[in-house]
Amino acid sequence: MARPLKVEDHSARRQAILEAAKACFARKGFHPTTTAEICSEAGISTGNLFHYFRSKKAIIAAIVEQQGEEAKRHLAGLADEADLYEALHGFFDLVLAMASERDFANLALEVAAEASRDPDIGALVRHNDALVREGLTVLAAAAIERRQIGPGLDATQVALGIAAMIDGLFARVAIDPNFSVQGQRNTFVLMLERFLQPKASRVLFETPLCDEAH
Amino acid sequence: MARPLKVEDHSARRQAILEAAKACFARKGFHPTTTAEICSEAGISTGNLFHYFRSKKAIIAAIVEQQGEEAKRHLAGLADEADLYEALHGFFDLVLAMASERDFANLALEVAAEASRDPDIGALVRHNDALVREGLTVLAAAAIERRQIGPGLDATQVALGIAAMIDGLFARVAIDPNFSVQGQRNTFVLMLERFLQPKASRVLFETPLCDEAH
Amino acid sequence: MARPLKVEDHSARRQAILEAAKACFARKGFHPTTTAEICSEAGISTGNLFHYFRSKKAIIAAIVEQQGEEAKRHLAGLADEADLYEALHGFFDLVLAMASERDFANLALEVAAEASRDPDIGALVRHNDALVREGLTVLAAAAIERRQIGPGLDATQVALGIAAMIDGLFARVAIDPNFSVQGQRNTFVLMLERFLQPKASRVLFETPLCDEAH
Amino acid sequence: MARPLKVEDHSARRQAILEAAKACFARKGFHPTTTAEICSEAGISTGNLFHYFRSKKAIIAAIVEQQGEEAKRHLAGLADEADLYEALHGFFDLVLAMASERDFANLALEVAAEASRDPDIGALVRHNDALVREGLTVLAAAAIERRQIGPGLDATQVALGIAAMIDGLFARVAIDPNFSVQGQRNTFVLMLERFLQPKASRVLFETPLCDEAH
DNA sequence: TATGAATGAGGATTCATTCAT
DNA sequence: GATGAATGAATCCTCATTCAT
Repeated sequence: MARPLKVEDHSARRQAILEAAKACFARKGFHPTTTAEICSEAGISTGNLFHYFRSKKAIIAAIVEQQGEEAKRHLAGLADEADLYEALHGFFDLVLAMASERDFANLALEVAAEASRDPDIGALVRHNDALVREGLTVLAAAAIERRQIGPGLDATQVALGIAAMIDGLFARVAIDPNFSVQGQRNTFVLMLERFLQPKASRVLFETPLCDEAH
Repeated sequence: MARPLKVEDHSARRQAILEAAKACFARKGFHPTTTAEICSEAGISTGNLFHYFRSKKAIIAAIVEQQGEEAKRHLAGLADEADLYEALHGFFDLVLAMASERDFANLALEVAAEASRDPDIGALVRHNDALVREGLTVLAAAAIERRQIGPGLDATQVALGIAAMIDGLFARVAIDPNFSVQGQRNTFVLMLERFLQPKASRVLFETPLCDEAH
Repeated sequence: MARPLKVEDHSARRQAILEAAKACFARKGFHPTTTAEICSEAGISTGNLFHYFRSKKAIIAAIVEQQGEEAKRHLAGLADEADLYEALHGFFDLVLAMASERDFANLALEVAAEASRDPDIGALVRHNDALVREGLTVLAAAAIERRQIGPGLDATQVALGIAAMIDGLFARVAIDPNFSVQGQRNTFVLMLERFLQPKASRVLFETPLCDEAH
Repeated sequence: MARPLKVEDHSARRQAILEAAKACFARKGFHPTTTAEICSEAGISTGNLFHYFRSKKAIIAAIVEQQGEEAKRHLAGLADEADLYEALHGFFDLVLAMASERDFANLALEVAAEASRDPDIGALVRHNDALVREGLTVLAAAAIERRQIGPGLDATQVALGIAAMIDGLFARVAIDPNFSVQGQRNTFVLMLERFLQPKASRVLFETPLCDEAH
């Protein structure tokens, strides 16, 4: 173990440490997790961690940054959809899938908590958050223009509402261990659809919005 | 320096410590806050705190318990409303008011994070959460029976949806320092109303759900 | 051990820690000495030290500051002498006495070394050094004016020379374990007297400066 | 990557490491300097250092040994002088020149400090010191015998006095950043000449020792 | 009860040294 | 020989908690 690690190897090791840290943070939270635990989870020695990350805080920063990259990637993939309501719906589905992993939800909560106390982490998280909301806003604006979602909301409100639903979803997973994303998927999808009121909701058939009005 | 404090004095001091702790936790989080900081904020000596709370953890437990009491009180007040949709709406309004205090939202986030790592705190938080959802479920069930909210949702789904919206709201406050509860109140109310589809939504007048259908 | 320590007690404890630290630093140097060693030497627990000193560095800073106070006190006592050459001589004698304690000399060396790497300590040491040289300069100037020391030197030179002799003396003690201050006292006194050329040197009788001139 | 280096290459690299280490030690001191810093300064990898020196301590040992060699060489060159007072004076001049490099003085201080805590380094330093004092003693003895320096001092005292002056000089450089060896050269030369009282001091003409006696 | 000094386990981080390549 | 990743003991400092007064 001496020749300079090939770049892939270095990244792979770094990523392995990040995965170990994510597991630990999801389990115990950022502050209560010791660097020794992360090292042990990653199968490396206590000192070696610091070849890959300047500090414990740098680990959480890297995690947040990766989450940002991932979010960017996901959003980028949606812009090409013809039906932008479907695009928003697709994003929401994606998030529902991610939220089904309890570790992922716990980590999200932990990151949010850390963001509210450490200004540097806070800046990163807010950056990601702004990124997602901007992405959603762009989609929403186009959807509104094409009348693919109902009236009564401007693009910013749509983005905010979806963001809040997503946060709420993660919170439910993190707080309630009996909560099952799959079991409650319909409730959240319904909440989204009723909020956005697309011309033709997938759920509409079962729950017509205006049936009683007749 | 030996006279037993009168009960009120004892409770008052205890409550003062709780308030101090809440302020600190909202500011820095549970783990990074030291007991010394809490004592300093409460204007007592470091040792004295432990006459009122067995441990640091007992403080957060007491905070969570008080939040539970408060939630119970709020919910109890709603059962008498004639229009149960209005009752649900009123609860939501109450929460919106609480969420406008950033400290309160930060504390909620912190409590949630701690709950996800400490099983004892977790149990208390889940207890509170169950309490609130049960309260909401009862209200929702009655509202559904009286057809005060629209069809397509069962009582549990209503409760879950409202809980998620509330969590989402708190998350927005905690994450985004530019977020203004008052400024975005409409978006959240709209989300609630579209979700519940009451016969006559307060917002409906301005943004009729089915206007285009005619 | 709980009532606030009386101020004397606090100072006494603080001083005890300083003495312990001085002993350790003299023995092993500043960096190689662990705070645990200091605590053990002082008979306190590892954490308690930090009630008295913010950091390890603060300990050395306090030591240097005390040395400054002491120097000031010594110099102040000399200004009243009628014969200012005697005053300078007296100061030198004082230093000779201090230098006979090997620990003292080792500590001085250690402080000087630390000063050359830590700018904060450096500033303190230079402040003390300036203090001493100023004190010596004032004495020297008066002595020169009264012709109590010989011509050929200005006051600054006198001060510098004495300071260098003192440093050299300490260095000798610290470096050479066979060196005995008492045994070599005469050499140093002679060096001083020949340097200052007072009208009547105490050593002159045995070692007339100009005997060969006759 | 396996060919044995030619001897010169090996020594050259070794010497390069020593120079790098000296620069680092002068800057930061022995303990605070990391082997990684030395390697970086020397332009080699962290592991490679240990092919040339068994340990970090071995580096300082080598530095001290080289200083000893150098001192020996300098002293050897002086024995041939006809006027042994001039020889002593020349040695002092040499030292004045070396002391003008602040790095050199810092290193000397650092070495002295390390010697006082590490017995092995201490032994080496004391060996060098003895060497120099012996060299000086021999010169002084011859000078006394030839009456090239004044009476009142035996050879050992002369050696000790010169050694102390040199130490004092180095200490002045290391402690006082405003101190200029060139600016204060005269003071130190005067101290030496008055101490040794040669028949014809270079400085004597300007500052006759016995002018007042007439 | 109130005080705050004392305790000491624990945690992040550093760094000399090793060793596989 | 050269490399630099890996090791893990060691260090400074923090902090919840105790307890003598």
